[in-house]
Amino acid sequence: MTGPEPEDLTARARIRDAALRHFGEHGFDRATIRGIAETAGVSSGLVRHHFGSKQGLREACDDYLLKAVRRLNDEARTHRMPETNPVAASMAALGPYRPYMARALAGGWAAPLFDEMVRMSEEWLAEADQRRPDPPFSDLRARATVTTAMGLSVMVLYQHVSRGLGVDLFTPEGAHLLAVTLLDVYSHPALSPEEAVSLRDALDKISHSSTQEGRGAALRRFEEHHDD
Amino acid sequence: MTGPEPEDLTARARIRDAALRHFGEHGFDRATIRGIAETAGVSSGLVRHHFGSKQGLREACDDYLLKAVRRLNDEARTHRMPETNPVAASMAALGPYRPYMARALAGGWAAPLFDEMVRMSEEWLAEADQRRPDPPFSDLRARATVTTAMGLSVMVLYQHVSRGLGVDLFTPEGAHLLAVTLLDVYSHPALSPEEAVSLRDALDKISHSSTQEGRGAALRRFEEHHDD
DNA sequence: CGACCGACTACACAAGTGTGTAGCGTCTTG
DNA sequence: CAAGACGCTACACACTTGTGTAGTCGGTCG
Repeated sequence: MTGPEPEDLTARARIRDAALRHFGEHGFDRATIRGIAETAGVSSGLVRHHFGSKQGLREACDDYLLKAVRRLNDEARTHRMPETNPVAASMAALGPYRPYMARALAGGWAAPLFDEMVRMSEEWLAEADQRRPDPPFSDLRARATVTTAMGLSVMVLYQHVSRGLGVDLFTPEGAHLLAVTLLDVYSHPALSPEEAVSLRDALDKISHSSTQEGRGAALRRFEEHHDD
Repeated sequence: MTGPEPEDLTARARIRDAALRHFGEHGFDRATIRGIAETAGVSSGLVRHHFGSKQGLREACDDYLLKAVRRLNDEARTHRMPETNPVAASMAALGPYRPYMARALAGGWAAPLFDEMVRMSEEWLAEADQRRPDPPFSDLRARATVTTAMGLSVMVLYQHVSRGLGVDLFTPEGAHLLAVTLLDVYSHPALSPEEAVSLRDALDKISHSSTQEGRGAALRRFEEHHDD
C-alpha cells in the first residue's frame, strides 16, 4: 500500500527509517543507537557497521531526505499544478518525516535541504512576479528565503500551530483549516504598496544614520560562537 | 533600555542567565549543569540547590522569558507605535535570547510563550481588520496563530535565513535587508481576494469528499521509486 | 575446496552526566 | 548567646551512552 513492508527492507534501510523516527521523536541527543537498533530489529553494533557513527547515521538521514525533496520537486515540475505553493506541497508529501525535518531545520544542520526549498520557491516566485502589476523592490533570492522560512514555520512550529488552531494539522480537518487560513492571509496584505514604499524609504533613512551600532555589537558578541 | 535589575546580581540570577545561554547555544540535552555552573561562577551543587533539577532550571528560564515577553508587550502597549508588528518588535528586543527561544519553540515546550504571542497578534490583527475593505473569511485566532508562527520563523530558522540573505540577520545590514524584504512580501499578496475565495470554495468541495487523495498519491509515487 | 569478504552479533570499556549526601561558613532571630 | 536557616561547596555513586574489539555465519570467487 504505502510502500514496502519493514521486513522487505534491507537492514541498512530499516536502520535509517528507525533513525528518522527516533531522531524525530526524541531529538538527536536523546535518541540512542541501541533504541534505533531495537526498532530496526538489529544489533547496536550493526548500526555502527553500516554508518560508522551516530553522526554518520544522521548524515545518511539528511541525504535521504534531501533526495526525497528533490524527487518530489521533479515530480511536481513534470505535471505542475498552477496556483500551488511547492513548499506547501512538499510539506504535505513529507508529512511522515515532519518531526525529523523540523528538528533538522531548527537545529540548523540541514542547510542543503533548506537551500533546495529556497530554489524551489525562487521558481515559484519568478512565475508569480510575471502576474504582478508593479515590479518587486526586493531581491528575488531574499523573498524566496523569507517565504520559504514562513512556509516551513507551520512545519517547525507544528505543535504550537495545531494547538492554536484547536485541531491537529495533519488531520483532514486541520489541513483544511490551515489551508483556508493561509488563503486569507496570503490574499490580504498587511500593508498597501504605497505604505510599503514609504516605510521602505523611512527604513533607508534610518539605516543611513547608523543607530543600530550598539545593539549590533552586543549581539555579535553574544553570538560569536557557533554550535558543533 | 532595560538594564539589569538588582535581583539579577544574585547567584540564582547568574545561574539562570548562564542556563539561557548554554541551553540556547548547545541545546538542553548537550548543555551540562557543570558547564552552566562554571559560567555562572558557582558550584554545580548550587544549581541543584536553587532549581531542584535540570528540568526545574529550564522551567525557570521559560518563566523568565515569558515574563520578559509580557513586560515588553505592556511597554509596547503604553507608547504603542502604529504600523508595527508586535512579533517583529519582540524579536528585535529579545534578540539576545533568540537561540534559547528558537530551541524552546521548536522543541515544543514553550507553549505559554507562543500563546502569549498569539494573543499579541490577535490584538494587532483586530486593529488591522478595521482598516480592511472586505471582512476576513477565516477565524481571528487562526490567523493570529499562523501569522505568529510565520513571524517567528525567521527567528527559529535564523541561520538558514541569514545564509539565504547572505548577511547575518542580527547585524544592521541584515536587519535592514530583512525589513525591506518583509515589506515587499507583506505588501504584495500571492493571491487576489477573488482567487482566494474561489480556491477556498474549491477546498470546501474537496474536503467534503476525500481529502487525503492528493497527498496519498504523491507519497505513493515517492515510495515506489525508492525501495531499498 | 579453501580463502575471503561483508553482514552481523556479543561484550567490554571509558567517559560524561544527573543526582544524592554530607558538611562548612554566615546571617538572622528568638 | 545559641541555634537554626540559608547560601554554597566538595565528593561520590549509579547510570547511560557512544564506541572499540573480537568473533560467528553465510555466500562468493579463484
